[in-house]
Amino acid sequence: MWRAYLRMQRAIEVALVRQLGETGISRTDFEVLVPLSEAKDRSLRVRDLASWTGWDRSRISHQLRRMEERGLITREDVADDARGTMVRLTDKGYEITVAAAPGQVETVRRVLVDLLDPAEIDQLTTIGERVATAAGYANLPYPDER
Amino acid sequence: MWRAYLRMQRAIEVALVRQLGETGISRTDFEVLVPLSEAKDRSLRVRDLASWTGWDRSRISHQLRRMEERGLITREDVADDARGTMVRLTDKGYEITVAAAPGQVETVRRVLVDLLDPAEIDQLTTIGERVATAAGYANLPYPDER
DNA sequence: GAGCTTTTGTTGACGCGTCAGCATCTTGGT
DNA sequence: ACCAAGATGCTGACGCGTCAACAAAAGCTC
Repeated sequence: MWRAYLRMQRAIEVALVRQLGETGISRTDFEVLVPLSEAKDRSLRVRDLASWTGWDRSRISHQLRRMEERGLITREDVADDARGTMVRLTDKGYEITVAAAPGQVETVRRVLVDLLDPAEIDQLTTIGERVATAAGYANLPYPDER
Repeated sequence: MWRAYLRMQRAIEVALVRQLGETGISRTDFEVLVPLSEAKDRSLRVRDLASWTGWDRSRISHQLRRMEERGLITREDVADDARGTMVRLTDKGYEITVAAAPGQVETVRRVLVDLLDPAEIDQLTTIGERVATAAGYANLPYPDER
């Protein structure tokens, strides 16, 4: 089972990366772009991006610096908290995101969901939630749900 | 299901890394050390290590350089093929490996296997193999099995 | 065997991720 | 008001992983 799990994991990861190949963004970029594209004003505080992605502040900061250099996002000060930084998606960043998103969803469907029958989808959901919960991973990586 | 899968994957990865924390080696090191520790003379060609791990030659080479600097392995020429390089586990490398291995196995058991009943283990195996196979990942990441 | 192709392994450059440390600001207790 | 404690974000250093390029040796074809 462990071997099967490892191969499945690698297969899915490779498929997702490959699909993103020609879009000009990486899987890591995508993790930041998606919450931004869905957020009000296409902008979020760095803090919220961190809890959304589950990354630490340092990683977020480095990632944002690189994305800012590429013109995907901008950074501005937060009005009511002088410590904070607002991250805003540029038009370019937004366009790239909406262009890339369907492909990622389609890939998950193609390499995973479509291969499973409804019972198996339930099984994988059950297993995944139990394993994550037992390890202390709450059901909610998203800010709104905390 | 997708969210559950992602959280499970992260939970397992974090648990494996954490368990390795005090052993002085990384999860990546471990992937190289295990096949070496099981191989005849505790040595393998770089080529075979590459197919075992599924990495490309460049990554293997960088990894081996760093592991050699830390005294975990040594490199020698291959007798019958002047292009090849034999990688040999040092005593230090072997001791670290056998010291760390049980903990990794135990972790997989604790965070995954022990949480599932026999039917679920079969389910995850079935799903994993189907997904990996459909994506073109043969059933065999190991040299002997190719 | 000359000449081309393939295999094998290494290297340098560069982006990524983690860690430790830092500066700044806010909050809570007194 | 003050001061310690916490929150927020950034940076530099360093190890890791990928990519392109390279060198050397086998293998293959004629």
